[in-house]
Amino acid sequence: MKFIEIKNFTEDLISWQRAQGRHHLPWQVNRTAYRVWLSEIMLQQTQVSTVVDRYQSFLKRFPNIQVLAGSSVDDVLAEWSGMGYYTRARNLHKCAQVVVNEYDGNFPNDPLLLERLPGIGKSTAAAIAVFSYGVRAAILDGNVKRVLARIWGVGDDLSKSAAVKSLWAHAEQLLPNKSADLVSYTQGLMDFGATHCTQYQPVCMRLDKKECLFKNRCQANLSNKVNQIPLKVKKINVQQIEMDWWIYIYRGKVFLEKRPENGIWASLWSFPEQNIFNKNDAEKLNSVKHVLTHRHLKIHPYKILLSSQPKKIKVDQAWVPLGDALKLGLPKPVSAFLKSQDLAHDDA
DNA sequence: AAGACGGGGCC
DNA sequence: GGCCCAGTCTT
Repeated sequence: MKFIEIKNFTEDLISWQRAQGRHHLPWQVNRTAYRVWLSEIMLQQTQVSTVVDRYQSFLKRFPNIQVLAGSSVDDVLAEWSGMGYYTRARNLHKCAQVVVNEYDGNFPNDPLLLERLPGIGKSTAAAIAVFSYGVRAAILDGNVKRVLARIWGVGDDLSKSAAVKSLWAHAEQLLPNKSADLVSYTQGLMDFGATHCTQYQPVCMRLDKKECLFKNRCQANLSNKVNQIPLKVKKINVQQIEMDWWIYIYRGKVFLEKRPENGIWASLWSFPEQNIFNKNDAEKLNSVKHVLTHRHLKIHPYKILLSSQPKKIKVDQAWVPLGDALKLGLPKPVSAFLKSQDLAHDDA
């Protein structure tokens, strides 16, 4: 892919960011490496509006990397509960321990070293290096791919790794030379993609007075292809999945077990998917639908009020007081289900 | 190179 | 219903 020269792209983006970019997001003030790192992990595949509150809550619970490293992974998953992509939480915990044990609690500033840490890939490593240490490195997230692809008119299929690879090379070329500009530039790419060059209704397609500063240079705009860029051909294969939940209640406690370490909702607490106590007096409750990006779940809950508590249970199984269950690391549909039911009343 | 991995928001 | 979001890791 050949990239033409877009005049003054980098310097104009920097000026734009300083005048019209975002400057008051929680992780933009007091940019310590710990705060920057946490925000970058939370923001992976997750929108800013979702992260803001969860970020503040997480920082309150784990104010620094030593506290995080010294906590149990279960406590971290509990705080992460409902945010999805739970590998992020497990890697976050692992990464904190590595940084404390091998780096004396201080993140390295070299993007290549950062990239070796659990949960930190190329783009996140660059973001941490830029925002925490002012190191020169290029990011390439969803926003940046869209901005670069449109302005340079890249109509290639971005679900192909070759196309993304060429965008990476281009992103490196565009970096400003002055280190004092790195933060504004990097933040500018994100801000411009998130607020102007958006997926739906980018400013160039709106009827209001706002104008895109690149409208006369953007190849997608000049050729009327803004709606077709970026292009992704690959379709998500959505599986329809049916799942049973066996909800055992005994004296104000609910039986939960920890899910396997691999697969969906790994290491989170949930209801058994089989009738492990072999009871035949279950009440079938209304089924629950839960939509994930690549799976549509239809869940069939069966409720059983036990008259005695089974003696033998395994590790990673537990009778949890109903009032405490919501404090565990739970998948979204499990916490939603628990909140919607009055199980304590049934058991009275 | 392709799939797995959550949940929310927008069309 | 499909697609995307401050992506990374595994196969």
